[in-house]
Amino acid sequence: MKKSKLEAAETRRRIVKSAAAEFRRKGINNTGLNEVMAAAGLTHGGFYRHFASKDQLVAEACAAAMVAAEKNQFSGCLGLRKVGLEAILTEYLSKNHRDNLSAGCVLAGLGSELARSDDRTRAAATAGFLKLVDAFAQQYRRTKHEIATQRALVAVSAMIGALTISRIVTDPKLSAAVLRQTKKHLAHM
Amino acid sequence: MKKSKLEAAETRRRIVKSAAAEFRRKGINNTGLNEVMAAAGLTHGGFYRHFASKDQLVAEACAAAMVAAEKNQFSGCLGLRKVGLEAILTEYLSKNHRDNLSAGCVLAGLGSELARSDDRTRAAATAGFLKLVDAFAQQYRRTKHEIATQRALVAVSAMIGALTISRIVTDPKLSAAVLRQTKKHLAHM
DNA sequence: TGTACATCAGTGAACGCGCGTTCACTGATGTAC
DNA sequence: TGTACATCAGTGAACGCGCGTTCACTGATGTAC
Repeated sequence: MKKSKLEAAETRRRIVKSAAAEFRRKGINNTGLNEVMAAAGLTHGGFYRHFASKDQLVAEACAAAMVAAEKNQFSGCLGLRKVGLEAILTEYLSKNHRDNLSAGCVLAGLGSELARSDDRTRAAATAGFLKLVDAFAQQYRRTKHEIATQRALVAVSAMIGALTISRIVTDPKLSAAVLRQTKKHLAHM
Repeated sequence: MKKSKLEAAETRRRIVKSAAAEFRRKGINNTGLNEVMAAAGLTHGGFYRHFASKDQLVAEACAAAMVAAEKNQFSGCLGLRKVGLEAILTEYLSKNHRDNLSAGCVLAGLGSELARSDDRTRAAATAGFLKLVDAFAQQYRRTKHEIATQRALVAVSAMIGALTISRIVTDPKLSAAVLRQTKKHLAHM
């Protein structure tokens, strides 16, 4: 049943992609490798032909999800295609993003789990965070680069916090208010 | 070996307190009931004399930690004793709070896990969040109550996001910058 | 107030399940001649 | 170009461990008379 090198590489990519979605949907610790492999259309036994451990997959899935976010592959995460501060805020702080865990921002979806992850995973998250900060900073035209970056640091952190809270809170009105007020505030920052 | 009702009630409180600390330190999913019971100085077998399930303990521990935060039992969490917006921000966004997971704010420490928890736990988190928002809103003197609450909603979310990011990030300078810039921004909000 | 019995907090062993990891095996792919 | 052999992606079963939960038991507490 050996597959060609091309197919194997494609399989590997599929596993990482499935993992990125499943981890975000159910949390890293609550997602078994069998679930990830099943989501990729495989049995769990073949996992170790591609990865040395679950930790390695976590790091790669996290990195891949951040790259996807940067490319705005899905509207749920911080996007560059729709240009403009307003558009980014509207997208990121939307109910759609809030309710679409599996395709949303990794930093918000896995935040507290990432804080306890190993160095490789946290390094991937850090790199992704910086990319988002840079992208956001570019929205502040006519602002000195350094100042823009400082503002973006605050804004992106605030967005992540607001999205996280909006997912925790049991009152739909409160959840919506957190998103709305944060958007409003960051738009005039 | 039966203990008096008074002792039993005290034991129960001790279990909840240990759970609140252990969950925050290692995450809910990574903390076993045996660890919680050991931290409370007990063997794990007696757990079900006090609680129906781990989920129930999670909800109670979360509620207890939020009450403790409200009372400013520990400096790591949003405090009312030291009055003033500046003092609250300095405390919450400190390196000390960042590095003291087990006594810190539940919403930042367990954020993404809470978002996937059951209704009871999320309701406890919601109640705690609202208490923090109210406390924060009171710092905006000479501001209409409604406006103050809206601002506080944003500020508390932003604080939680910043603290979470500061714990994820691998670069110490970046971590400090997130805390510093967020504090600076919220102080002039 | 004292005695006999029921209650039940806490112990320690056990159960059952899920999950990360390993392994023997299969058969298509890739390679050496 | 064809043939023989080595490689290795993927399968499915198994292992071992940890964890949530249960249970028989102990002996101090609480209660009924």
